[in-house]
Amino acid sequence: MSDALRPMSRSRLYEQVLERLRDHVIEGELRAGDKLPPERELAQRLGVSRASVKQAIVVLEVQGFVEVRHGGGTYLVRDNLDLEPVGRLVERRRRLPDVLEARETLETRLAALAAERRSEDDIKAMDAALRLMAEEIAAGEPGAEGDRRFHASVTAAARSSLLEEFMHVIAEQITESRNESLRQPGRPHRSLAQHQRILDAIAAGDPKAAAAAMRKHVQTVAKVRLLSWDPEDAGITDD
Amino acid sequence: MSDALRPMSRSRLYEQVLERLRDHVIEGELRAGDKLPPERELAQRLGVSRASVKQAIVVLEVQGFVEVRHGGGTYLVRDNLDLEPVGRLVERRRRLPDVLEARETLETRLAALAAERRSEDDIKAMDAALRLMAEEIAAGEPGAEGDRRFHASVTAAARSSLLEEFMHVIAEQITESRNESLRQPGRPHRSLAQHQRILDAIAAGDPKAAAAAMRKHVQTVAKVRLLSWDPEDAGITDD
DNA sequence: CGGCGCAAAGTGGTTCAGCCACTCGACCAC
DNA sequence: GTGGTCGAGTGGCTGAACCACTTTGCGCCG
Repeated sequence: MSDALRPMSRSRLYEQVLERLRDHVIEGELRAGDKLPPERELAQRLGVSRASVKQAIVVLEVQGFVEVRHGGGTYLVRDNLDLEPVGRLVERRRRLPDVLEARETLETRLAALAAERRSEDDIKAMDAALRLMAEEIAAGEPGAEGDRRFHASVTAAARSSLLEEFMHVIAEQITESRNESLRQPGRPHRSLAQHQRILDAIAAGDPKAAAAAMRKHVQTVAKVRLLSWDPEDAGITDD
Repeated sequence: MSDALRPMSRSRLYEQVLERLRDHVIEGELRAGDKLPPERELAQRLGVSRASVKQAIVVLEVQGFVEVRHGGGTYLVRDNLDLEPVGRLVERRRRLPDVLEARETLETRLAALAAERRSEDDIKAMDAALRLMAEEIAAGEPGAEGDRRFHASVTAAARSSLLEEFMHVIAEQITESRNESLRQPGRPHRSLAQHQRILDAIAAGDPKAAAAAMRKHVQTVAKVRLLSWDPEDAGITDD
């Protein structure tokens, strides 16, 4: 029983209400414009207080799923209450191939943009990150923090808030990949060298070279990571 | 006076509480990890009920701004409570260059992946979308719906749920771009031809050609869109 | 009959008082 | 030290109540 002692987090009541509401909308085949049952009725049928129902409805409201009309009822804005637009991204972790694929797509482009738009300060930040990574490696550590900062500074240099947001979404999973990759014998040193090549291309203002160097780097990480991956559904590109 | 006299929608106490909390965090220079005042104290100091305070805190919780520990207090996860992490994407829809840049990045990759992974059904879906678009154009319409379906079917064929989610995030803005672009004289027909080339490359299983065709197509749309753009900050790539 | 007005019902908004459940630190017993 | 107990602090949730706004429908009047 390794993870038998897992976190044990009791979910808030409003979260369970949220779940039930989603089910209700699906099973009742409710569509946009349809009216939800009154709060009082929901509270009674679900066996919770009206305050808890309201907390759930407030959540749905700020997420744009329902429109609440004072004195007039609560109405569906979409055909379901599932977190499609953005929230689901935070939920369904575990889709590793997807993550690595997204990472390659995003970081390759970010590297190219960085090569075009980087300022002197950006270059300094990247350089500082690499020096930190070198120090970490010299101290026998994997160099994960320097690695992280390097990629962060490249992302910042690209000046693309949307792509940056997308990177934030998968940041956590990338951290896992990074740590696992850097534990491989000899990886830290080679990774540092790859970073240096990326930095050189960006400093030289060469988008194509920067993209190529970044692509190679990310693919290397992906390979390490995927070796220990259960290929329930195959299909990672390798260019 | 259609809806001239409509505003006046004060109410929503929890929204005001939210506002006050944001101010408090900023003015108090609270940082990630800091503890928020107890709910009871907040309720008293703001002159509202604890229930309203809780509604606001639930909102902050689902948006990932705070971590609520039962019996242990409420803690900041970020340095502020402004909608930066994800909500901003939905909010500030004025970063057009960013959107077009993200679209190019994503759709180019999606086209390449689609060329590798598409099934026969995917091809049929794309083909059907193009035929619909042709019909729309023949009927004198811009062909926006066929356009939309084509891109959707390419995205679906790429079999990458994360990239697909990212596309959803910018879907609305892309729709605007599409509509404006297709209103240009002669655009619908040329756009259809570009789509056909993309489809051919995908059907042929040629990732590079598919990516190239898609890139050209998206860049064309971007140019039309950017002509009417106020370049407060320039900087769109053109490869 | 048809429109108008108004009261009642329906429904969301908010409050209040209270109790339960969990955390954390202090203190005590071993 | 280790572990237990206890109490203060704090979040979780409830139920009843009242207010505010919308909708409904009935009855009155023209």
